[in-house]
Amino acid sequence: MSSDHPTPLAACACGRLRRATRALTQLYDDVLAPSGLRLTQFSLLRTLAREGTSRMSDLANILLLDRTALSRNLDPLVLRGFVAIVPGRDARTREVSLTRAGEKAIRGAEPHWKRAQARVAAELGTTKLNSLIATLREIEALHPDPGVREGR
Amino acid sequence: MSSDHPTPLAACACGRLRRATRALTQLYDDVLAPSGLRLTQFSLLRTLAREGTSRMSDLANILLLDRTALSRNLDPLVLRGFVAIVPGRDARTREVSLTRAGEKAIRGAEPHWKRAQARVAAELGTTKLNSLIATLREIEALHPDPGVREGR
DNA sequence: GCCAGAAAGGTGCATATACTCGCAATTGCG
DNA sequence: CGCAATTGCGAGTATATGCACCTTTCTGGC
Repeated sequence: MSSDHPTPLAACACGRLRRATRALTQLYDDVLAPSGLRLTQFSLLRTLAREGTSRMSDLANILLLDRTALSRNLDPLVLRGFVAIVPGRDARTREVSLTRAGEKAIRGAEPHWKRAQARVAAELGTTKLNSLIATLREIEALHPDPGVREGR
Repeated sequence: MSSDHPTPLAACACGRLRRATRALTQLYDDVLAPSGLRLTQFSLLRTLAREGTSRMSDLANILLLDRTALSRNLDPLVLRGFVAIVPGRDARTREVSLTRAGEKAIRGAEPHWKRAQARVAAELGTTKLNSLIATLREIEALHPDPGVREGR
């Protein structure tokens, strides 16, 4: 069936990736639902926990996320008191930090998240999952540095 | 370095996938820019070309995309005349079809898209790309059927 | 010390995505 | 046939994402 694929170019790599992302996000969101967090929010909080208080743009770079998108993704988390944003020393910057409530939210969501992770690991097997992660890392490396795009 | 990963559970599979998707979408959107189409739009048109005129919900199922999201994704394409939506025989349904202009738009964007595909293939290598696609297919299979979620 | 340019963010706008609720057409059963 | 349940969509709302443009602040020459 798939033996007549000399090149994989018939399938759009990006379309495939996006479709799979929709599917997986759905799964995680479903499993995380009881925690009141979406995957993106949980992910954001977790990154913040790992990185510690960070400037807006730094966080955006780590997440390969547009600066302004990050800003808006933080909104509901700030509203719910999971995240605090204060001006940095350099008055141009904003420091994003995790609050106690934010840490608590992570702890509350973690068991659900682990269930989702386990389900995926069980479905794909550790080997495939590991090589997937590795490949995704390579894909992330293709991210064009903003500012390089127009600057040529 | 990665030898101390007994389980890959330290990394969130979904977060990784989403981050990589942002990166890759950016790459494709950049390359597709001269065509005036975004990757999502190109992808949608292409799927429509492959499937032929389809009902809204069928198309959404194929794309693993929420019905209402598809509807809104079609809006700009309808506005630009690339896609036409007409009522089906069953008056509840809507038939989505590709117009001549839509076919032309695909042809115009295809060379750019191929460049993006080639770039990814060159970067990852055919083997990894193929196994990525295969794994993504498995992930897509995890998509929870809407209506099964609440119905239990 | 002053100003030109760089750097960090925000706002407005457009698209992408999903859920809830509600309406209209259809279908199935008595 | 008549109506209840089902089905296919749309609209409203909320989040996710990125771009263009603007404001504020900082930095480097001079």
